[in-house]
Amino acid sequence: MEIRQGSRRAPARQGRRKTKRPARDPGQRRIDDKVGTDPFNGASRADYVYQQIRQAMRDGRFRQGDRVREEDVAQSLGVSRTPVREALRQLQSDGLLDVTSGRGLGVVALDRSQVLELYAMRELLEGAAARLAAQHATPAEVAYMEHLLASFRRTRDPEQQAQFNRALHVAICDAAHNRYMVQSLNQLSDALALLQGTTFSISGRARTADLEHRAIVHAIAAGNSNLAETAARAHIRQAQALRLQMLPL
Amino acid sequence: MEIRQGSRRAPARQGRRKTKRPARDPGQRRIDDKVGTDPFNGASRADYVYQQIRQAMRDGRFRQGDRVREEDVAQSLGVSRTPVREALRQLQSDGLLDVTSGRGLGVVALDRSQVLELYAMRELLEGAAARLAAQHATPAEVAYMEHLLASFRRTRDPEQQAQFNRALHVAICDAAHNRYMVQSLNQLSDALALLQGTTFSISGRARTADLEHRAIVHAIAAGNSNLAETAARAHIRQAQALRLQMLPL
DNA sequence: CTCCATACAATTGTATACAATATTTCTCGG
DNA sequence: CCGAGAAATATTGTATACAATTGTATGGAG
Repeated sequence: MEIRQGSRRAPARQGRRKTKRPARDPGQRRIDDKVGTDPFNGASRADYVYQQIRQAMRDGRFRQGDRVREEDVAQSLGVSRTPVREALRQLQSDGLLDVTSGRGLGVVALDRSQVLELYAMRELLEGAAARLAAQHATPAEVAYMEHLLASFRRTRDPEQQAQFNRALHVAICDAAHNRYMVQSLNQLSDALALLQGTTFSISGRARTADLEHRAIVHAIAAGNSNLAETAARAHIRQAQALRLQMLPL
Repeated sequence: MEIRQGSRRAPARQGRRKTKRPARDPGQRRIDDKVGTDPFNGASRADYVYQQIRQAMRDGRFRQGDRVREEDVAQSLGVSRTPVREALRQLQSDGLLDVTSGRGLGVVALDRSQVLELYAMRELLEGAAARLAAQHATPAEVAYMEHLLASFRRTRDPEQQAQFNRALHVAICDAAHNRYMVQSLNQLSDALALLQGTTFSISGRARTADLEHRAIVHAIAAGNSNLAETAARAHIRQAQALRLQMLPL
């Protein structure tokens, strides 16, 4: 039991959520049922479901246009439909799911025009983020960006490159120190994750992307905001051009 | 010191068995049967709750920092907790609610730095929207903007002015023809709605805002994207300056 | 053979019951 | 009177049952 100090109201003690909620009746099946272990890692089931589905989308286990049925998700994750519905609604609000033909939800399918709009926004926001980062980034943040650059250069696997790439973009965005910027870019990022594959599988892309990244980080490190923005926008335009080539049809 | 009226034993839900769903005979369905039967206007209860809460926030019936309890909302809107929870989760994902001390949700309270970040993003996005609108707006869209300008000029009530103002900004954003832009700006707009009052209550603001609006729309009509962006950014900066003066403390 | 109506099945929407936990209140020994 | 623990309470989290709606197959009339 926690010690409650005097008259102060308990401060946000929200982290430990230790849900051993199930109170399983003997009828419930969960094979790896170790006592006291929390399969949901401390989060609510709804949060868990939400994360799992996003992960599945990123991994390509859910693809564009796939139907998503509540009961299926519930069963495959071992929870009831209630938290699934909550997660689904959130995903819907994120723009990752939508109502397909009157009944039921499906993973959003991006058409060409949406991809164009997505990249237009991304160019705008990443450009602005780089500009702000050039003004506000701390030395530690710049150092981290450089670390990511190095990691990127060190790997050859397109998947991993994509991951370092994402981390770098997040780092730049964070360095802008504007939480609404972070939120908006995350949203775009999620939507783009619906597109299969990565542009780094295109021969030579990793190399040019690295050069572009270095230009951006260099400008940020130098505090040159105009250059940072220009470089970031150019980088996104390159990515867009390649992505469009990769689109089917 | 809060006096809890309900200090009697557990609320003990008595069978609120009144299923609001009419339970019709399967064979008797008529088309116009819905009129009058459905207090939710065709939407799901969750959607209804979502809209109602947003409206309440815009109207100032929910203020920053207010606690939001599921049961209260459910009762006051005449639905069960299930759809309320779904709506609440969506609002949470929109950034309008957040988890307050450990338990329960509350309306997000914006501090000064958040307001600054909000306006920084807004300047960026509204500027970009105006630029895009200058490139892509159809004549009908421009005509609608001009109609809104006229309506704005015709009214004296700050609340109504704020509404026309809002409509105009939405119109410009729509004319950018980018759904992610719309989504992001809506989000900012919702967050800003948490601030009480309107800058139009400041003497003379309606007049200057009108001039600024006209400059923006004029630039859009003329297809001058640079000017449109500049004018829009200047307009937001003005609004920001006034808003900051209105903030408490 | 096509078209419409109807029955049926699949799936979502909502309410409620219940479990778990955070917070408040209460009690009691210093 | 104060603080620590314990009971009470308030409130959220989850599961489940059932209602309603929509998609789909089937069968009959033209």
